[in-house]
Amino acid sequence: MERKVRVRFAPSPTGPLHIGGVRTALYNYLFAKKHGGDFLLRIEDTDQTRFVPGAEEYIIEAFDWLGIKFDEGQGIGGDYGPYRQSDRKPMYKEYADKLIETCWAYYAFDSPEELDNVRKEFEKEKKNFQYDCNTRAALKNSLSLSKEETNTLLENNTPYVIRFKFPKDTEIIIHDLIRGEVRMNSNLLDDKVLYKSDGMPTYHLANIVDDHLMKISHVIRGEEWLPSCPLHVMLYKAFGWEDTMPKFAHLPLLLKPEGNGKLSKRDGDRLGFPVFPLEWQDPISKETSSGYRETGYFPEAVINILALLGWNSGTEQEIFTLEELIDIFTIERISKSGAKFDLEKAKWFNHQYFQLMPNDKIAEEYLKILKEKGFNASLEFAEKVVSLVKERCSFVQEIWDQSSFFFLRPETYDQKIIKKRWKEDTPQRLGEIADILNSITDFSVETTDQAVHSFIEKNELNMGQIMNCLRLSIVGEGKGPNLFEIICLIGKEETLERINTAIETIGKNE
RNA sequence: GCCCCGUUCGUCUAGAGGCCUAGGACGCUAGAUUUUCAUUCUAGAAACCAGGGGUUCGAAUCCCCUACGGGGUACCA
Repeated sequence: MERKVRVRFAPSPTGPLHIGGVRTALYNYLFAKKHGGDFLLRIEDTDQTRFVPGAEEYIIEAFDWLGIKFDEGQGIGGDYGPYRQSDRKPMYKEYADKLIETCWAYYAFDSPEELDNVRKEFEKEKKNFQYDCNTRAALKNSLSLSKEETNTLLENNTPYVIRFKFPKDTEIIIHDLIRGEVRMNSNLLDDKVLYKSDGMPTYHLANIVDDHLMKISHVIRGEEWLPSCPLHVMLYKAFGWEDTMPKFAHLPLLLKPEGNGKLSKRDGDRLGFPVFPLEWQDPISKETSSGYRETGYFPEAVINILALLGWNSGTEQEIFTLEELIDIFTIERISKSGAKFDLEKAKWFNHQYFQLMPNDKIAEEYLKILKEKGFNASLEFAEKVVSLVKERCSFVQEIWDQSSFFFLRPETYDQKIIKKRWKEDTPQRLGEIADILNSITDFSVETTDQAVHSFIEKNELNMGQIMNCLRLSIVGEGKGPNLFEIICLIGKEETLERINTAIETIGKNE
């Protein structure tokens, strides 16, 4: 009796994939895998005017990066293809005709201009126009016209659309897996266009026909579809497909971090976080939008972030692998209200994954950044640097900020530290330390550490006084990892030169 | 305007009538660790559960109203 779980992600290739769309896909994927079902990708490109070249490829690449695999669909294959609606174009007419035959739909010949005028007329009277059971009798369609008139128009190739004929006084009940029962009265619903004058179906028709033909068991989609769900339910009824109608689940929307409204591309750019999985360049305006991948987020982190934005496991665990998510995911635990994206928490998630990443992997990426900056280093050296500064970073890109002193001598010295720590006898003390370091043949963290410490003890000096100034001369600032780790990595020669430069520079030109 | 959905710390959320003087996480503050900064650890502040009415011995949890937020209202998806 129970049908095999088959769910789909059905984006429209009108641009890069929005992060909210990624979350929708993720929930579909988790649900499918949890139940041993299929997850398919269907491209909904019925609006030819909004087609954006490259968008389809972008979508496929994005999921590839995220590690979310489709079982079938566009670019993958499968038994229910084609999976691009424009390639399925010829079949939709047949279904639209079927609805005309059974009187669930009708031809409408009103031109867009005519409808515009009607709308304006209504507005004048402060009323709202809707093409529905109350107004259709007064408009130009196969319901108001005689059979002969309709046929003549059809024979003359008059442009027409096919509209759904909503029955009067019918209560439509939707059983939403997240929201429970949602009721709507058919009198308030308008006769949506199912088939456009350009020979393409609208979303509503194509969606229902394809979901049926592709044996979709559950429709998990954004909340923006809830208002048109009654139409979809009625379409299943009209086609006589009620017994295999998928179950619906309408997801809450992703909201912008501050203020109100849906998360949009603009917000990301303004607030400094990506709204798209991958970087995207608009083919026409050439404007680029940042992506999670390019910003340094790990796919695992993005999945983790998205999974917890509108869903929770009911436990206190927050870091999940994809496998764990599949295991624990349930639609029942999806929340009903919209979720605001939180940049700080997103960074924290990435930080967690960053710490788990092996040093050599990070070092490889780090070497690329170094190369861009004009530095060549061995993988071994890069790996050591990474191991020293990794825990204070959330992204590979941050490694440089924490480690530039390994490659660049300080050009300036932090004035605050100078003021606080640089005393009259500091140059002399540093000179003595330089001599001691110079005398060490086995230049290691242990030997240098011990040498400097015993020097401080022997002269009864203050630890902070010496160490901070020594750090200042090496790094130029009062921060960074263990000083002896640093001097050993840059080597004796470099260390001594930096100390000498500091002695000569600091306090001289003020 | 009309229709639909929603409303617990700043944010993501736990909570399915008594376990709630509302728990966790991010962020924030303080302390500890450190030669320093960061990390880490510990502690703390932070929601009269949108407001108002009911129902009940008892409500964040059930019902109603209001407010606010969101979505929809295209030959877009």
